Amino acid sequence: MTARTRSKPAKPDAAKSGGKKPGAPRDSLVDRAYREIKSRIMGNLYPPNLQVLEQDLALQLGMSRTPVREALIRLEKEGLVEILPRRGMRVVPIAPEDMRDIYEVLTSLEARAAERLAERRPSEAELAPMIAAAEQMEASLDRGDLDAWAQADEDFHRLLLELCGNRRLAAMAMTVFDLVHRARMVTLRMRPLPKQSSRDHRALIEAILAGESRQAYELHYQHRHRAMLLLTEIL
Amino acid sequence: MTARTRSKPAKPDAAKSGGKKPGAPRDSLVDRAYREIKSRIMGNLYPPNLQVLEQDLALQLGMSRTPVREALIRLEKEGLVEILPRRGMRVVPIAPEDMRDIYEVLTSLEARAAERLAERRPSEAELAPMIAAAEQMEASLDRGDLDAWAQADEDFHRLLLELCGNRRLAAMAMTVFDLVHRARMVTLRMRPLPKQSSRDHRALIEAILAGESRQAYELHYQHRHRAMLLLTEIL
DNA sequence: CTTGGTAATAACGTATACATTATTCCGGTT
DNA sequence: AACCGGAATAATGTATACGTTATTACCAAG
Repeated sequence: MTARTRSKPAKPDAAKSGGKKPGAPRDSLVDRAYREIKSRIMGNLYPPNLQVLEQDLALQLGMSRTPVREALIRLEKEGLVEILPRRGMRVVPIAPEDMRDIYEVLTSLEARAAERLAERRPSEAELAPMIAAAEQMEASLDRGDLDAWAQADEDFHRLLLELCGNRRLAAMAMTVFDLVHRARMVTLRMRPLPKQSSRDHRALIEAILAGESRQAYELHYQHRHRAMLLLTEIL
Repeated sequence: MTARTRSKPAKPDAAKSGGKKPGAPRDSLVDRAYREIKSRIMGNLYPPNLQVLEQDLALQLGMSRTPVREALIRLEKEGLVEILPRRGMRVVPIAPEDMRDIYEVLTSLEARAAERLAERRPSEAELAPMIAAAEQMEASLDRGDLDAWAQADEDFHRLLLELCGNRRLAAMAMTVFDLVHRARMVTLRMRPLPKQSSRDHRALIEAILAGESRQAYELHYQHRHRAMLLLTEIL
C-alpha cells in the first residue's frame, strides 16, 4: 500500500497579510549557524584547511548538532566547506588552479551582467549608487585606505549584479564571489596600487550609460580577467 | 571558559589505502532521498507547484524526516524545490520570465565552455564522444525519434561541459541545465523539428577542432539564445 | 450569510538518543 | 624492530521525542 496519508489540495494561494515578509523572518538557528560559520570563514577566523567537528561547532554556537549540520550542507553547496565523512567539516582551500576556474565563472557571469545592465539603459539616478561606489574607491585610494577601497570595490560589483535585472545570475555570481573573497583580502597588500580598477569602473559606467552593451561586456570581461591574472601570479 | 573540548591537530594527510573512493561510496539515506526526489521532479512525477510534506516524503521513502530534510536543503540550493515554513516542500515552477534569466546563465556558461574547449585544441579522439552524440542526434531525427534526439542533445551538452576543463563551470552549468529540463521535455513536441540544432552542433565541433575559440563562443551563444527564444515563445 | 475570536490540530524546528562504523591504540607474533 | 589483529573509542548518520507556532475548524455575534 502506497498509503498517501493525506492528499492536500496544495492550496496555491498563500495570500495573507500582504507582503512577503510581514515583519520578522525570525531567523532560525540554522540561519544563525549558517551566518556565523560563513562569517568566520570569510573573516579568516577559520582559515583554509581547518577542520572542525560538528559537535565542536554546536558547542561553540550554543545549539545542537541538527541546525549545524543543516547549515553545513548549505555551505558545502556554496563551495565554502567540505563535509568529511567522519571528521566534521573542512574549510575548502583555493588552489591557484581552482582560482582560475572560479574566476572564469565569475568573469563570464559578471560580464554578462554588465552587458545586460547596459542593454537596459538605466537612468543616471538608478546608477547613482554604482557611481558613488566608484568615487568612493578613488577617494579611498587617494587616502591610502586599502580596506575602504576593497569595501567600495565589493560594493561596486555587488551593485552591478543587483542592478543587472537577473536575480539568478546575480545570486550565482555572488556565491562565486564569496569564494574568492579571502584570496582578494590576502593579496590586497601584496599588489601594486589598484589604480587601473578605478579607470576600468569609470569606463564601464560610461559604457552602461551610453547603452553600449557589447562594450560594457568587453570592458568588464577584461577587467576581471586582468584581476585574475594578477591574483594567480601573486599566489 | 570557551572549553574547546578537544584540539585535534587537524591531521592534514588523509593518505590511506590509496584512491579517493576505495570501492563503495556507500550512499547514505540522504543521498538516496536526494536522488529519488530529484528524479521524481525531473521525471515530472512531482509536477511544478506540487507540495509535499516532509513527513509524507519520509513515509514514501521509508526513512525518517532527518535525511529527507537534509536532501531538501540540497535541492533547494539547486533551485528545484522551495522549502515552505509550515507546508513542506514545493516543486518550483519556472515562470517564463525566470526561463529567460536561467537561460541567460546557461548560455553564458556554456558558451564560455565552448570557447575554452576550443582554446584547448582537443584531439579528434578526445572529441569523439561529442561527435558521436551529434551524429546520434541526426540519426534520431531522421528516425523521427524525438526522445532519442533529446537524450543525445543532452549528452552533447553534457560532454561539452565535461570536456571544457573547468569543473566548477561545468557543475554550475549542469545545475542550471537541470532546471530547464522539464520545460524542454514539455515543449519537445510542440516545436518544429529541431533541424537547426544539428547544424549548430556540427559547426561548433568544427570551430572547436579548428581552435577558433571566439567563433565557438559565438556559435554556441547564438545556439542557446535561439533555443531560449523558441522556448519562451512557446510557453 | 458573513465575520471575528478561540480552541484544536498539525507540521515544523530543534534537541536528544542510539546504532553503526571508521579510527586509534596496544599487545602479541614473525 | 616492524607488522598485523582486535578491542576501545569517537564521531557520525539516522531515528525519535518534544515544545513552539502557524493553520484550520468551529462557534457566536452582527
